[in-house]
Amino acid sequence: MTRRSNSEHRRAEIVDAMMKVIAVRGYEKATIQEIAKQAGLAAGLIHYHFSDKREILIALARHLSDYVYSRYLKFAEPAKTPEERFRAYLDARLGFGKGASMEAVAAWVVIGSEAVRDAEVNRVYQDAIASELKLIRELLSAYFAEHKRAQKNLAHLAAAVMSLVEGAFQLSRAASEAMPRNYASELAFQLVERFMRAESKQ
Amino acid sequence: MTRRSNSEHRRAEIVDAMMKVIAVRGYEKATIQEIAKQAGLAAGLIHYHFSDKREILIALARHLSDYVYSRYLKFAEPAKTPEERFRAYLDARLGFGKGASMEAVAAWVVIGSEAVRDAEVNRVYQDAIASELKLIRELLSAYFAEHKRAQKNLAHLAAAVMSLVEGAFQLSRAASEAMPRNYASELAFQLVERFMRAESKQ
Amino acid sequence: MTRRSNSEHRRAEIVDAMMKVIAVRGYEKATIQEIAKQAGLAAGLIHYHFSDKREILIALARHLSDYVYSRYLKFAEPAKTPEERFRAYLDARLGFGKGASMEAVAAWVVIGSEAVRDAEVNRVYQDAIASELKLIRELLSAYFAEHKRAQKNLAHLAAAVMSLVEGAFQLSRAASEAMPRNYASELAFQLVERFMRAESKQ
Amino acid sequence: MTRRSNSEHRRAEIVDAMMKVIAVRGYEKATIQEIAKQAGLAAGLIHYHFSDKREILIALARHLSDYVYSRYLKFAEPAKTPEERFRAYLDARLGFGKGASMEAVAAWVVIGSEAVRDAEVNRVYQDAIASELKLIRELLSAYFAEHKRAQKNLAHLAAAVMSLVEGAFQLSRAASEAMPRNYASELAFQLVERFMRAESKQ
DNA sequence: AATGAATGAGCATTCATTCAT
DNA sequence: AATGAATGAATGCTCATTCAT
Repeated sequence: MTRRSNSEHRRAEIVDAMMKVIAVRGYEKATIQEIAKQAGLAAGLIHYHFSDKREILIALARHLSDYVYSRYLKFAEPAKTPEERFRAYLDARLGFGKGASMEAVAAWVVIGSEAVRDAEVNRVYQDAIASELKLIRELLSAYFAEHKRAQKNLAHLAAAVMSLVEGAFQLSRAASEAMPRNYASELAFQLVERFMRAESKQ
Repeated sequence: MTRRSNSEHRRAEIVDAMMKVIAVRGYEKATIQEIAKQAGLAAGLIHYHFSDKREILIALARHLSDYVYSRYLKFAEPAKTPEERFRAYLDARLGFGKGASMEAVAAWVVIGSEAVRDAEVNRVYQDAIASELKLIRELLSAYFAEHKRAQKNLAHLAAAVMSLVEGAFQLSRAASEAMPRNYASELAFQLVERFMRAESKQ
Repeated sequence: MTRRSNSEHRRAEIVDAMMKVIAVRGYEKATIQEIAKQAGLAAGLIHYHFSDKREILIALARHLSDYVYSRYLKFAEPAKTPEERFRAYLDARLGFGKGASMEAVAAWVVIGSEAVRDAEVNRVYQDAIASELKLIRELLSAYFAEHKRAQKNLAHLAAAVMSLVEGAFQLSRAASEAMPRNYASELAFQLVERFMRAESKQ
Repeated sequence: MTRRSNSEHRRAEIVDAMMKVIAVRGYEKATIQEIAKQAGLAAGLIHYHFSDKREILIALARHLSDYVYSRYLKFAEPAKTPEERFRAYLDARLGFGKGASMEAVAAWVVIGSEAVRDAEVNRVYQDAIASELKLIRELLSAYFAEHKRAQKNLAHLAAAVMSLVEGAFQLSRAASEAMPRNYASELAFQLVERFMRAESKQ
């Protein structure tokens, strides 16, 4: 009574602010003050909604994990074949042009770094990677089946695709001058397609 | 004969200590105190040999860039064909078993993160990536030529290989539980080989 | 008939909550949030009923001062002689077994600490000590008269009894392992009795 | 070489500064800034010599425990009989006039409060109380023996003396207006003496 | 009266950097 | 070159108090 909780909304705002700040500053240099400023809130309020800075990062990791999956679903909606679905996945992840959030990519890289040092961030990160590996494997499996190819090595192939995706993120940020533009999605598809076609027929 | 300055030696010790510390703590939490302790030196001495913390990181970035190239040269020595040289490269970079320094890999990932925020680190990192892209392209070029294939798209293919390598580093650190073991070198080779074979003959 | 204000009741609940919290945490670490939680109220409500945290402490000091006296009255009710009344006092204060509130004792010690720093708490505390000294002196006076002893030094003797009581509180809390159990009431009585008997007859 | 450590000296200065500050402010409100100022040092230096605020308090507790014992030894030096030694103890502890440090007494009371909340402070405090109880018991034992009295109840009597001492400290601080001056040492002696004389001869 | 959010000052602690020896 | 102490700014976090509803 007498006052409605706006906590969920505030938490989302704070998580969004952290995403924007760590995309630029990294985790350690993302100060609570700056996050608060980005969110248009008083610094003290941050700790009313989150027990500490880590908790915001963890909430962000979960949020991004969800966001990335829902982005794939949106891209995959018009897809009719397994191949189109796989391409949809690669575009959702690597097609930087189409409404992609550079901030989300940058923040995800930062979360990957922190996952090394923080057990709970690690858990969220590992879960996200494991889910995504599973998704890739399923996409590959359907794609290979569509073309009647043997389904060997799909786990390793999925891992290679995953690595390519994460590496492309990292290099798009840190070595953007040295790297070519927009190579990733198309190349990744061609690599997998040719790999598939060289696989024995069933 | 007077005693020679041991500055170069000290600098190398300090750079090595920083590598070990940031591999575990990351850059921000790698304190000068801990680096000094790791190197067995007094904290105050660090700033006699380096003007600031960044400078150690930059020296480390250069050192790792050199180290990685010399490691490739060592692996490539017995290679007789372009294909063997390309495999030597992949093994030098992704064959985690063979005398590989996990600390070097971890430190390199950290340097990649810092490259986003620090212009000078960025320059060293970009240079390292550019050199390596050039190396990969040359290796691919020779490999494709050996098999008389068209040399289209080699820049993009090299970028994909580079991405896969960097992504494999990152995921080997942060998502080691979710990822399979030792997939990277072999899969990378197969992906490239099949890509090459699907390319038109010249 | 309109609903009566429940302010008095609320204030008492808050005071009781503060007693419980400071017994465990001390005054400074007794947060308004925790007091509110202990009382089952929203944090904001505390400052509706009390202007600030100090005011709750002061109300608690007064409450405990009253409580302690009423406890003595209850213990003294069956007493028929001055000696019995003095023993009733010691039991009411030092007989930890008989329905004694450890929380009240603990909170009283905390109030004593704060009395050093806060003028108003000090006034309440001094008043409470002065009242109790007066009570002890009267009890001693009657007791000595009963045995026809000179009434010299009763102020100092009362102060010694008061000190013993307060010291027993403090040590029962902070040094419970080092101190014997339940020594205080009986020893205090014996010390006073033998002191009295050694006093010259009138 | 090249620089002598002054850590021991600095630590002692910091401990002394904390004693002075908590005597006035209590533990929670004794800020590191104020302790540093009192010691004439930069705030950051405090944490070079102590890992945290608690550690200073613990060092102070140990220091005061030692200080109090050495003060007794000094007072007891001229004593020739058990009775004189016991009086020396009471004077050392309760004779506020003779070079007594009000700050030390006040700080000791504060330490007693913190002992309730902090396990390590508690250990030091309990040890100090246990040592002192042992000392009192030995003093009483010799005193009773000197007068050939039964040695019953000495543990409880020692506890009562200890309580009286600690309570006198507390009340000297918090209720100085309500309490008489300089009653404690003399009264404590008389109470014990008369208690002793009423004990049966052996 | 009551709620839950908001504010902002204050604090312990960390740490790169500087300095005296 | 080397040491260990010293400095001071920065930061996460706490918490009494205020406020809109």
